[in-house]
Amino acid sequence: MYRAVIESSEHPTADTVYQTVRKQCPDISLGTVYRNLGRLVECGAIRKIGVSDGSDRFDGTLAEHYHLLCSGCGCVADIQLPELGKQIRQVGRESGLEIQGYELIIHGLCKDCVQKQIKENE
Amino acid sequence: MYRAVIESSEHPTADTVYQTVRKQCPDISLGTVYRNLGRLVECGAIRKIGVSDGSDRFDGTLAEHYHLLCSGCGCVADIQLPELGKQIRQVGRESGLEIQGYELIIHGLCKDCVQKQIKENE
DNA sequence: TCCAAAACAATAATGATTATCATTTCTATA
DNA sequence: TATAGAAATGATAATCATTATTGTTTTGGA
Repeated sequence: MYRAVIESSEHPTADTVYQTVRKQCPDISLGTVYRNLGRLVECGAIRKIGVSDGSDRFDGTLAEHYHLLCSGCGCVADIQLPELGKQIRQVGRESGLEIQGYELIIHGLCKDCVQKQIKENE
Repeated sequence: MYRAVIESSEHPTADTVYQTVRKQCPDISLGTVYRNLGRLVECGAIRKIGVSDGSDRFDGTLAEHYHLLCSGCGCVADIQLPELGKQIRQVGRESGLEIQGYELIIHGLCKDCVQKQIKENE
């Protein structure tokens, strides 16, 4: 039920999920959304993207990938970096660390905003 | 003045800096610490490490490196991943993005906590 | 049907950070 | 040296996302 919401939308924040779900269940509370999103994260159905300077976002795509947070339009774009996980695990092995997880957030402009900027400068 | 504090300590939070500076200037306010740390970040003298599930931390080392946030003792260890910046810039070029910055936080156990764990299991 | 456990809505609490505002401290120039 | 204007500061309030609490409602099994 929530899963559909999350997988359909693009990296929504808890509040965005709340607004969406409210269309179907107008009496749902924000606390319930947080609680259930937390549960879905806990059981591995979705993933939480911790953005340090903003609200956390949720992602239904479990395959390894990273995120670009666009400072132009605020969207979150997927980024493929197939070697990163391998590299981090290797550093962990070499340095005697235990890697439990990692999050990479790239800040910048998405493809559309870059295009927009180019047009403005013409 | 602040710089010394920051460079001496190990990735302190704003509050840690506040506690440290208070020993010299007992009347300084937390707001001033935040303000001046922000200024130092703005002019590039130090760097802010945005930890999504906790307080931000500040780092006087400007050379490219990343961080492991230890879930055992709460310390922050430096991690070298010399290829990461290059890879991100390459992806940016290939995908038509403008990269403005990026932050990688690794969660896990530091060397000491791994050792501690091994001893406990003996 | 009944009862315990789980889920819920509403709201309060928390914690880090930022904004506000009145006051103090610099700074440069006459 | 005096002084006006700018910048910095301390104290405190405000903000924002998230979590905790509490009392009520729903649910599923005996």
